[in-house]
Amino acid sequence: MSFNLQSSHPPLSFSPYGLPSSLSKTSTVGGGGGGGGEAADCHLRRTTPSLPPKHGDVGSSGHLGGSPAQRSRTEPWPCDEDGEWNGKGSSRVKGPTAINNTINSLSVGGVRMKKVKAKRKVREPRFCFKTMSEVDVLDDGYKWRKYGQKVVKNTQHPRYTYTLGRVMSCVVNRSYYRCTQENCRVKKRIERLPEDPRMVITTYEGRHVHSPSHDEESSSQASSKVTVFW
DNA sequence: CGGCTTTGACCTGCGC
DNA sequence: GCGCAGGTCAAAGCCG
Repeated sequence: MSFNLQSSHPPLSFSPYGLPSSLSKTSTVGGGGGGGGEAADCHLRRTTPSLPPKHGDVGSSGHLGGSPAQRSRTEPWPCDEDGEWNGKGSSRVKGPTAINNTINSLSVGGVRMKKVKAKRKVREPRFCFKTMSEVDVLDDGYKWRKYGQKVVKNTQHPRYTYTLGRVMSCVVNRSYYRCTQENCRVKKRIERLPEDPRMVITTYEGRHVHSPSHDEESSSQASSKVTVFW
C-alpha cells in the first residue's frame, strides 16, 4: 500500500500508534500480507522474558535478532491483530512492558550492576512503513527525542562492499527515537535504505497515550511518498 | 542553562 | 561457551 504525501500536507493525523489515522485504522499491526519484501525489520518475534531497561523506561524493543536467513522477507508479518508475535523464533524484547519484571540494571557511581530476571514481557505492537523523504524524521505530530544511534547490518537489502578483496557486510545507520511525552513509551526507529538514500524506513513501536502536539509547524516540507507495510 | 544529539560502553539473546 | 548483533544507557558536547 502506498500513498502520497504532498508538501502541502499539514502534520499527518496520527493515531496513537504514531501513524496517520487513516493508515492505522486499517492496519492491524502485523496483520495482512507480507510487506513485499521491503519492510525488513518488521518481523516480530517472541522471546523469552527479559529485563526492563532502567528507570522503568520504555517498552519492549523486540528486534530482529537472528541470522539473515531468519529475517528473510518472504513471509508476511507473523503476528496477530494485537501485534503479538504468533510465530516462531525469538527476539530480545525488554522493557517496562514486561510483566513482573524486575530491575534490569542499576548504575551506581558509574558502575552498572546486574539486574534480576523478569518473568515475562509483553511486546508492544510494532509496524513500519517506508517513506520517500529528504528528512529522516517525519513530522507525525509527536515530539521525539533521539536516544541512540547505531550502525547495523542491513540484511534485508544486502549490499556488499569490498575491502581488500574481503566481503564486508552492508551497514545501515539506524536511529532510535522515543516520544518525549511523559508516560508515553512509544519508540520509533529510523533508517535509510542504502540502495536508495531517499527512502526512509520508519518503525513504530507501541502506541501513544496522548494526542499529537501540533503546536509546531510542519517541518517536513518535502513531498514524500509513503509506503506502508503490514 | 536546559534540552537535545552524539557516541562509546554495556546488556541481552541467539546461533554456532 | 563464545562471538555476534541489536538495543539502550548515560556522560559529554552542542546549540539556542
